[in-house]
Amino acid sequence: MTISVRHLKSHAGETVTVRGWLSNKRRSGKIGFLQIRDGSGIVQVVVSRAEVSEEAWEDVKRVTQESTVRVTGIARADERAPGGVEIQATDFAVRSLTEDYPITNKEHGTAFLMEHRHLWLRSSKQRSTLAIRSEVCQAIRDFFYEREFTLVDSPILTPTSCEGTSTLFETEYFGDKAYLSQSGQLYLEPACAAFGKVYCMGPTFRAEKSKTRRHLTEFWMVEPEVAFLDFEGLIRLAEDFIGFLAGRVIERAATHLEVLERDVSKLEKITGSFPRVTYYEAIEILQSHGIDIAQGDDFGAEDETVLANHFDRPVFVTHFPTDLKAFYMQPDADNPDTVLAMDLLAPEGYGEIIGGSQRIHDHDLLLERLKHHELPIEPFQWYLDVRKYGSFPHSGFGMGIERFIAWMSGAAHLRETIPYPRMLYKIYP
RNA sequence: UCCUCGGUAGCUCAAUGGUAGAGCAAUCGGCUGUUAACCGAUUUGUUGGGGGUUCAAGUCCCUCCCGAGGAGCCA
Repeated sequence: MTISVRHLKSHAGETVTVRGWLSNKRRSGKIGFLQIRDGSGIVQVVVSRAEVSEEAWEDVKRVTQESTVRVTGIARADERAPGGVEIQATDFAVRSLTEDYPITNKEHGTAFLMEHRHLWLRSSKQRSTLAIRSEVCQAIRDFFYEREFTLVDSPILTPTSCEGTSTLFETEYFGDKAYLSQSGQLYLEPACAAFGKVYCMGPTFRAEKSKTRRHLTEFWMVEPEVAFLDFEGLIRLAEDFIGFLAGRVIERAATHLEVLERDVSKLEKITGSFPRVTYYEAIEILQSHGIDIAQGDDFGAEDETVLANHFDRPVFVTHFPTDLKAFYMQPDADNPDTVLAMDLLAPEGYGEIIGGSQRIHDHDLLLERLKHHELPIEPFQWYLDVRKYGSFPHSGFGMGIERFIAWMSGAAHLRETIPYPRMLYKIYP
């Protein structure tokens, strides 16, 4: 019976067949140890020369790393085997022989691995990181489904920008210009009036010439938007969301966290409510750490790290000066120079994970803000309509999925948290 | 876009301006419990491209290309 390595433990004592790829081989004159990966896991296969056909032993001798193989044998527990279970082979065959596989079990540089991203995916740490990505995406869907949100996918091709055109990828659209979406938010707000609680999750694109470990030109965002949700409710939603996702990762991706040697105690702190500071207080905290920053300045990457490490937990920064934030954010009634916006900063240098706000629901105020930002009114007419036909207070946020996965998995660079990263000047493979 | 560092064998890296080398991989041989197995042998080069200085350049200078890290901007 052909089975997955993942389920091998429940087949101890049975004769099983496994198909997969050879990840490593150690061989002597009369016994061979083959590590076989089938996608669900890796198992050690022991082949004794005396117990298999001449043909099978010849295949053991000639098999190379990453060749496709098929093995039949008896599954059995053995503490000498990596994983605790191994297969004592009765038959072994090479199905497709690999020659000159570029990635060895020794060290490689980043540039070389990125050129071979399509093969690098087979490596254990890459598989664990991307398995965590899969768990995170599933958890996101479950979180919103359980809370009765409706999935509303926003378009990738858009006629206008959300916040200026300098960071947009431009493309041709039947003779007109179109841009790749950098956020689904503007499209979610009208959908709120149809469904109340909505979210979208998909790729977004930013043509920023950023070249750091925290940037991709194509990255995924999940963005909830909720009608009649105020700023306080928004922060609670974000707390619940992050706590739920972290809990899921700890619960369902434990073996992957182990492969990645992630310090799980850091992740276990991501629960309950998170500390909050206003922008004003955040600047004072930074100044108390000796950082040269003034009220009114925006945070740099280092500033975010210092702030989050100050609390050793994710921290909300709220009530930013109006000038630092986007045109659609609702002013604070108590201090009209600030907006009801929040950023969630992750510890350990993973930076801004979430950005969100209560949105302006007053038509005339939004119109005034558009003009103040020198944005054209015509392309935003449909967006203004949300305030014209049954306006309602509403709030939402966006979370960068890769940044969250990097935080969970302990990845040093976002490029390892997405199967095929797109970065400044890099689009191969 | 700017700053810093780098580009030598398939990979990771050495090499006072003076004969280009090691480990790993690969190939062949040995080994019945290996854990990135081990032991022996063999093969591997337009030193990123172009120009210059010099008796002599991987090494120094100029220039271009490519890569890595960071800044700004952002999620």
